[in-house]
Amino acid sequence: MNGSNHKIKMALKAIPEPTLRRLPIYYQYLKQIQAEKKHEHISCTQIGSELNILPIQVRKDLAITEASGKPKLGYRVKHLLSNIEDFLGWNNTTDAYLVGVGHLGSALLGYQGFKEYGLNIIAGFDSDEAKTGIEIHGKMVFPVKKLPDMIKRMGIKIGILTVPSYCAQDLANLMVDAGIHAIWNFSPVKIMVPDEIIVQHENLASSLVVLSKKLAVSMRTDK
Amino acid sequence: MNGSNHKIKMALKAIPEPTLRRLPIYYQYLKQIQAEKKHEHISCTQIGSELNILPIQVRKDLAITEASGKPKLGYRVKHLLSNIEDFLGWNNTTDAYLVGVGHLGSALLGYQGFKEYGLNIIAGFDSDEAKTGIEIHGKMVFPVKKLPDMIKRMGIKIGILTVPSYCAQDLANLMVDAGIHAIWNFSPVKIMVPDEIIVQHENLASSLVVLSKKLAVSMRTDK
DNA sequence: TAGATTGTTAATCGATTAACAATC
DNA sequence: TAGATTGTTAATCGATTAACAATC
Repeated sequence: MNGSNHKIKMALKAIPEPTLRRLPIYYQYLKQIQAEKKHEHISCTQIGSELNILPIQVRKDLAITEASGKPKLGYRVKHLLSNIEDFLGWNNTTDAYLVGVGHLGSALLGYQGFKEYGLNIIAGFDSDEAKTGIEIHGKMVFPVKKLPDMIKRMGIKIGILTVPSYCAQDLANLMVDAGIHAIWNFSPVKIMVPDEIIVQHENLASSLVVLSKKLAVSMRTDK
Repeated sequence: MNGSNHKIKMALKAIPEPTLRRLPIYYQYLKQIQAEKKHEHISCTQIGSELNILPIQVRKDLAITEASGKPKLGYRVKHLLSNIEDFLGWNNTTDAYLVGVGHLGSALLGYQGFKEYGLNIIAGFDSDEAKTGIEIHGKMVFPVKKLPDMIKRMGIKIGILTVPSYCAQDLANLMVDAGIHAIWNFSPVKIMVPDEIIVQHENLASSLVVLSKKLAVSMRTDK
């Protein structure tokens, strides 16, 4: 089976979401290993014991990126890194707009890490005129009334939503109508969009619930 | 089976994490319904169709909180809300410290929503002296060297980590040594802690990967 | 009563884990 | 060679979904 065949097969059978979520974790760890320059190769056993993931799971995940290793030796760190980059499309970046330049929005505007993961936030938008016309962390902030036009003109596909609950749905509608394909939603409400639009809801309440339930259980068991 | 028996059984068999993550979503939706004051009751069918979740799954999830409804009528909105609150322990709040008062840390310090979810961030800490000794969003910021003492003195169990990658592990160690039980980690690196410590890693790279893969697939299928 | 909905038990599905031959 | 590790196929486990009787 050649490479492009493999890619087609991979695109057809959906990749498990847990695997997708683990790949960046391997990547970050492998970057560290590479920086240390101690070993050219690494095994699933090593990766797994360091990250608290079963070796077999690491192997399964890496296999999805077309990585291949040598028995006894392991995988070449350099190759793993570039396999993950290729697989996740981190080589070519996608442009995005961010809507709502409050505390969280400003923090995300300034976060340098996204570029590494193929995301380039090219501008911010806000309805508060006091915040527009200036740069925040080197990113220009425009009034929200310019958003639809600019989405169309630039062909922007990803919108990042960091606005208060009460206006989240309205701004989602605005972006969808302007032709956005995906919304990364940091507002604390679930937004309704047409089926073909992709929404990734970053729900801090959900995460907090998982954390505090685990904490409650652990405090009960260790009496 | 009486109520306390039920609680013991629930505590023993682990609650599925997906269920835990959905409960706050139901809660937020039910709050809206309650505010509208149109209906006293609601069915799983309604909740499901609104949130794009299968009714049977909604019913299974709600059953875990001991909720009970009436055939044909549905559940009382008021009761569902208080069941979820009770189940998730949102009635009594837990205190937490936040470490790293940068952009993201400040945003979280000022986020009012946590209180509703039983989390009370009582103070921030930073190693930059220019940021300490002042209040941010009404929360006092202390120098990080006071952190261990204050964790011990106040018996703080939850630490929120919003620091740059390079010092995340050090500060995690500091908190663990001081006796913290759980760390909510917003830094972009995986931190290593003893087995008994709970870590919830908020990984934006993972979420972004899921979003962009879905986007890539959708753009490929609708040619 | 008729029928929508609950609550419960069973079937399905997909991700994780185990087993094992191939190989460096 | 011996043994650690890969790659692949099979078994397990847990969450989702389906089926259906009970009931308001």
